[in-house]
Amino acid sequence: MIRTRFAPSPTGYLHIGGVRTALFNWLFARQHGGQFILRIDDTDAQRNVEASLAPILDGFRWLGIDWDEGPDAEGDCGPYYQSQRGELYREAADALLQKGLAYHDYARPEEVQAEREAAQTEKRSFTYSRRWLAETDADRNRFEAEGRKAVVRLKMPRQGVCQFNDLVRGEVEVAWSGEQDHVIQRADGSCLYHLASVVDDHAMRISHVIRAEEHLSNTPRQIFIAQGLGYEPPRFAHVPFVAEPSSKNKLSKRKLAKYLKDREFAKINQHGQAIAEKIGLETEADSFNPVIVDFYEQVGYLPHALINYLLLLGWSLDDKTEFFSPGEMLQHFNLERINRSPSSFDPQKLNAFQEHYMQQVPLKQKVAMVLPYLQRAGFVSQPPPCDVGPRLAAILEAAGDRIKVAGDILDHTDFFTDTEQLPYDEKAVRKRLVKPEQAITLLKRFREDLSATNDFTPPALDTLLHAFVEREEIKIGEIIHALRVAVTGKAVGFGVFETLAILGQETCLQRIDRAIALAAEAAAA
RNA sequence: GCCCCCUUCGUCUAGUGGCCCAGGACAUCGGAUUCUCAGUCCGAAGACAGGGGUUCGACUCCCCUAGGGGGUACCA
Repeated sequence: MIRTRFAPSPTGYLHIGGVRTALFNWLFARQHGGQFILRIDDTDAQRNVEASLAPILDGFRWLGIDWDEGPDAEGDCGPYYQSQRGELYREAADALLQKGLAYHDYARPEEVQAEREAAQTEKRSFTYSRRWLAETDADRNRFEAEGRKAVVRLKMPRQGVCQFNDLVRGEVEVAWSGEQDHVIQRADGSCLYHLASVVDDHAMRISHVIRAEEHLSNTPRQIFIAQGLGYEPPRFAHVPFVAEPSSKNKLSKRKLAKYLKDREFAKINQHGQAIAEKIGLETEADSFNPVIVDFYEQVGYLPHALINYLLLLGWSLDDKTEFFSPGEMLQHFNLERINRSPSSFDPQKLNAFQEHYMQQVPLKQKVAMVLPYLQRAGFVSQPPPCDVGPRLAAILEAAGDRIKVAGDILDHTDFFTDTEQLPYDEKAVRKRLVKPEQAITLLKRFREDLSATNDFTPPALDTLLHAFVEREEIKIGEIIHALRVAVTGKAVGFGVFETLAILGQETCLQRIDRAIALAAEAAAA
């Protein structure tokens, strides 16, 4: 049975790089009919683990990455919180001690540090002297009489090589002599990460450890622990980390300020912030930004777009295939084709995937995606009036590809605003209504046609305007832009005929009247 | 310092000795289309880190250098 795991710390947010690692684990397990386990790495136990974990679980749920065992999914390998598994780790430390593979060490931290620094100045690799190693009761008593406290250290081999086959990197060989006698248990009895991780992976029957490459150099000591405990070590696959936009540095949520200097990154951030503001979302810079999954959920991305983008960040099927349905991902994903070098996070390309998938979303579903944004921004009541569905469908149809993320609907709220309330863009009014000499005259004349017609459908309006243009012997550009500004307040927007039709005859006439008045005011000023 | 890993267009990548004077995608820049914007279509520009080998032949194999990254914690 293939079993993989992801072990997030309850930090309060789900990081892009973490999701990518989790995705690989999940895909690998699922395609083999295996299981995916979520284990909570809360050994630094802060008080409100639940609260800090919630956004992470929500993120996974949103993305459709489900887990067989973990929080809210009890299995027979629990508990799934490392803070509740201390007893297991202590037993393991004792077992290692018993076998002579670990020892009590009475060194003070600064004493080890001094040795380390000495090695560095002499430009040789550091090997602990084991001066404060205690294997007999006599030693222990002597050190304790000095007021020293013991930690448990691994007694690493000092010759030979550790060899393992990494599913991404291939054969890896490391000399044991370069490994340290790492501490696995503190004086207070609490245990450290490496021990915990090995014990849990074994207890949870993890078959494949797929994790970020910063753990590559931790692997030998984990193999040592596993073997010492008599475990069969899992298979390892070290995937390169996700790097910053246009750089090879590891992506980190701490360096947000730096990423914001990247123009494209800043643009996407700004776009999201604008949407968040309109829906009244409280945002904090360190938890709402394009490095955090929640950002994309809030702004209205499609989870599958993110997943597809992340899939291709460090993995590819061939030289052509870009789009993968969930089924295709499951079918084609493999560890062998994961790249060995880090790939940088490019939010622009993520957007390209989003736009592609957004174009495929059926109208009805788009309506459902967009509605909550209008409600949260106060343009549509909750529950919505019954005519909102068809109306929204018409708007979205007219919008075409202009709505790239669900929150973009908030750029087109002029359909929901009362005429008296409608904001008019000053520049647009000047350019399209005030400056062109004929604009107002033409608009007034075309208003007559509009009020006279009784067919307010886009094709009919199209015919109406073209007839007008012919009669007046003008070019269409001389009226159509003025018309758009008059009814929407803006210089850019959807097709004019669709816009008019959605607004309806009465509203159009009102808005034209208001625009004419406004233009007159502006001209007089 | 020491150990380990990585290095093809700006970015994601294809490429496992001849199919490659290097292919695709995003971005960029032109052009076409439409009432603006978005989109769509067509086109252009753009890379094998450097140096040595090996070979009839190297992006592909070996060595060195450089650059980048990770680890080196009583962090995870």
